[in-house]
Amino acid sequence: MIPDSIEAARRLLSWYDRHRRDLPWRAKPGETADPYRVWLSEIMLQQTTVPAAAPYFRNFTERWPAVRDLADAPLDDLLVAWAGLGYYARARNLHKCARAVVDRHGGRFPANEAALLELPGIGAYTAAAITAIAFDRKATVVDGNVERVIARIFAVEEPLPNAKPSLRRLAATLTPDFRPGDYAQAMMDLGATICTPRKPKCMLCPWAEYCEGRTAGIAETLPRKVAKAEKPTRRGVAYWLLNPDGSVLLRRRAEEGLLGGMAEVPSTSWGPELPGEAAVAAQQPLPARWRRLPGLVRHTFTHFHLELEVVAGQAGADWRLADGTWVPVDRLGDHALPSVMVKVVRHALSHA
DNA sequence: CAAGCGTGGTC
DNA sequence: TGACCAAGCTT
Repeated sequence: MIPDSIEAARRLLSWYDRHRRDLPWRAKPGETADPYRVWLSEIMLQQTTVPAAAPYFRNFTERWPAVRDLADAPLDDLLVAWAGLGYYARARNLHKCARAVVDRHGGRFPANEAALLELPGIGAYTAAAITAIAFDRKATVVDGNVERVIARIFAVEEPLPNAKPSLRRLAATLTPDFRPGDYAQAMMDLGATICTPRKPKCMLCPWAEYCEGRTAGIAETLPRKVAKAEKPTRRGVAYWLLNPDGSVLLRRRAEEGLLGGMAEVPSTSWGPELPGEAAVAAQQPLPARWRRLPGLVRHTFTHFHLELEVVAGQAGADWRLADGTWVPVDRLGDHALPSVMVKVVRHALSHA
């Protein structure tokens, strides 16, 4: 158990000072944090690893150095820049949030949790993180790392997500009044580098002697989680359609839902079974003779597996009638293609 | 409020 | 190699 939460916080901060990681969005010691950069990094890091987010962060801050720049940019420019990072609602909310900060707050992020929570794309975790890291005000930051650290320190055996309220309460009892920003980052760094999901490095942990999970020999098994449902497989056929200029037909997906607002190679609907010839003909973007390309494009989303067969066709004189945009192959990079569609494009180019 | 929402890395 | 995982939010 933790006999003295102030002493525990001091120990964690001492460890943090010695092992602070140099990350692209992190202010150097003594520097003042930029709320815009803190916000942008926190949105990018939602359910996303540091190595995946880092190049996107560099690109965004170079193109849009301040929140006003982001607010003034067209949404489509953000979507193209976000393509490949996933969870595209984040990019749409990023734009909404930038506009809200400009319109409602004069271009400055509000310095309190409640006001931050009102902004699009900012939930409990992100509001607390910005409060602590950008403004150095006390806030209890609870992300997946913190949940793991707290579950182990207090040997919480109740499975997630039920345990969330308890873990939050326990985390709050440890949050000190001093160095709020450093403490928040220290907790997350501890989870990311020492108190890792597998093979935690307890020998290096500044809190090892407090850790009830370690004492009980169950630290590595925590936090417990309820088993997730198995992912179903959905199947469809994608249409690789060229016009007489050699341009490819792309469409824009609906603004809401899966891959909302992103570009796609047109396809049949995705169902349990691969669509037959009749369905392929019924849903084709233009009448064409379709040639089946060998192999399948496989992709896994959060909640289902996808298998796409790709068919190639040549549009005739009526190609202008197609619903969508004709894009020269060497300009496909200008469009907001999610990773699954990049796979389809690569598949088509290598087999067609 | 459970379910929907991406992707690339890891073991 | 397939399941699991990562600095969650929205509806």
